[in-house]
Amino acid sequence: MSDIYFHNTPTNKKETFRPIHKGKVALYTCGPTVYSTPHIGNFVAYIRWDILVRMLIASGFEVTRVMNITDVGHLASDADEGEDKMLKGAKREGISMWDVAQRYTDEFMNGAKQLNLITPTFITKATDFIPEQIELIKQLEKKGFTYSIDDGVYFDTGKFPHYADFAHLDLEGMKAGARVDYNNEKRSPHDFALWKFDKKGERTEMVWDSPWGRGFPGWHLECSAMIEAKLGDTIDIHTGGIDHIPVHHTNEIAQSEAAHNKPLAHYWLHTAHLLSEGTKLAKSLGNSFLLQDLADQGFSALDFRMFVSQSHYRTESNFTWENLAAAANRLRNWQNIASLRWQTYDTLQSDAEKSSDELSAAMQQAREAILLALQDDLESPQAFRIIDELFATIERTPLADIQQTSLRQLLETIDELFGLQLLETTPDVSEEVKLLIIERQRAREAKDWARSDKLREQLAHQHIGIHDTAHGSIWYRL
RNA sequence: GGCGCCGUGGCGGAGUGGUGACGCAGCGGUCUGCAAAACCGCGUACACGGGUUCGAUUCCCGUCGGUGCCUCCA
Repeated sequence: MSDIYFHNTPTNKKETFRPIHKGKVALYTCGPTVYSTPHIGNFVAYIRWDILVRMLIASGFEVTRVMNITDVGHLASDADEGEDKMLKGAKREGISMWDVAQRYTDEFMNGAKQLNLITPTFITKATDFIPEQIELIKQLEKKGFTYSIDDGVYFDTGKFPHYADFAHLDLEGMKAGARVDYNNEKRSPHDFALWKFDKKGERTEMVWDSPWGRGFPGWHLECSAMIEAKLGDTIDIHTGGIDHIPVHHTNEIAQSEAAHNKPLAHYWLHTAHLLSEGTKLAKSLGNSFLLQDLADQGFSALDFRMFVSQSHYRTESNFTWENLAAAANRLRNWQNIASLRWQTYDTLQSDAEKSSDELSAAMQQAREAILLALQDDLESPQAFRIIDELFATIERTPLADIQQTSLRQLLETIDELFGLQLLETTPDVSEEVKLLIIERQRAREAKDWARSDKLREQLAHQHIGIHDTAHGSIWYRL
């Protein structure tokens, strides 16, 4: 098996992947915060990590993957102010915080299904791991990494010398230009809450008892606790959005490594954000579209998946309707190739014949090359180039010279790695349609053009297009 | 204010110190009874200025522009 390479955030270099246990990968993906309907930008990361998982599986790894659901309500800002997002959602919709979490967890999972994302081995809710989170704080307290102030228990970043290393932070510079007023009881503006007190006793739900007082866990704690609980002290790969680097993952590392004295993860992969119409997605700009908005414009979730997959995960890409339409067309062209498998046969029987078939050999070679491209830091654009070039060759090959099994296997590989459901979305045509095609063929042979055209029209009504070649007619879906 | 990332043809999007990946769109033509989402062909692209070099889109410096994080937002 060939090596796998990842661009590792802490070293900012491409490194050879070496799993902790041979043939196995422990992977953690920072999941969604469930207080509103996920927009297309949110889903980008999960599409990218889905390709990561598919590549690892195709490379022969047994992947154990955990993704969290952040369902604990947190305050809207680091300063002890702002309204809790879950609480706000609950008030807005007149339901409980638990119902808010459930509603948007369901919406996320529904979107994930539409996008054909592989379900992680474990999907863990922060609220299901409160005792583990409390236990982790106890460990940190025992080692002297915590202190309590008026509104909560904090992690003392001054006690963790490597705090700035991961994100290459300039702590002094950040302090000087900070946009936020920090709680000045904190020893350092970078210190973060491990446990927040419900000071005024106003929280009636999502509040728990702890040795330090009634309240709820800090914002970064859940990931550390769930990784420890489900995957162990050190994992192979940790993924997240680029925004997680300076705060969330920096704090996660501080907590976990202070508690365990071991590296939290060997490889950190971060995906760039999606821009929409040239700028950051924001509700106020009206550009944070939902999958439903795409559907309203006639685009499927798979069209969006295609759009995302054709760029590299560390490149910032720009969503526009025009770009989405281009991706949708590309997917349509791929589906037309996939439809060809119903119109071809295996004419070569012996292995010798098969291996001497140039196109079959090219398809076999492409299957390997596509995987190789993904093994090189998820170079999906390169993989797509290989696919496009091969598809172009297939298109100009007479149907009779395309081996059905070779084509089907190629499509299977592409589906396995990219989840575009080329096979599922291109079923065979009905017997009725097949008869119409044969009838039209006969009409053409009899030079009965009026009848032939009428049949073509009839087929178009059934969303079937026809392409006549010197070697016969090819159908495709309209 | 600090720390980043990025600027490639109409739109996306790779890549490279020295013959313009790939996709979408467009144009011209071909095949065809007609058609086609079929085939063939078509683009003087690498923000600007300077430097290094025989030679830079590719390396270095600067400028301008865009964008991100520092507010759990992927």
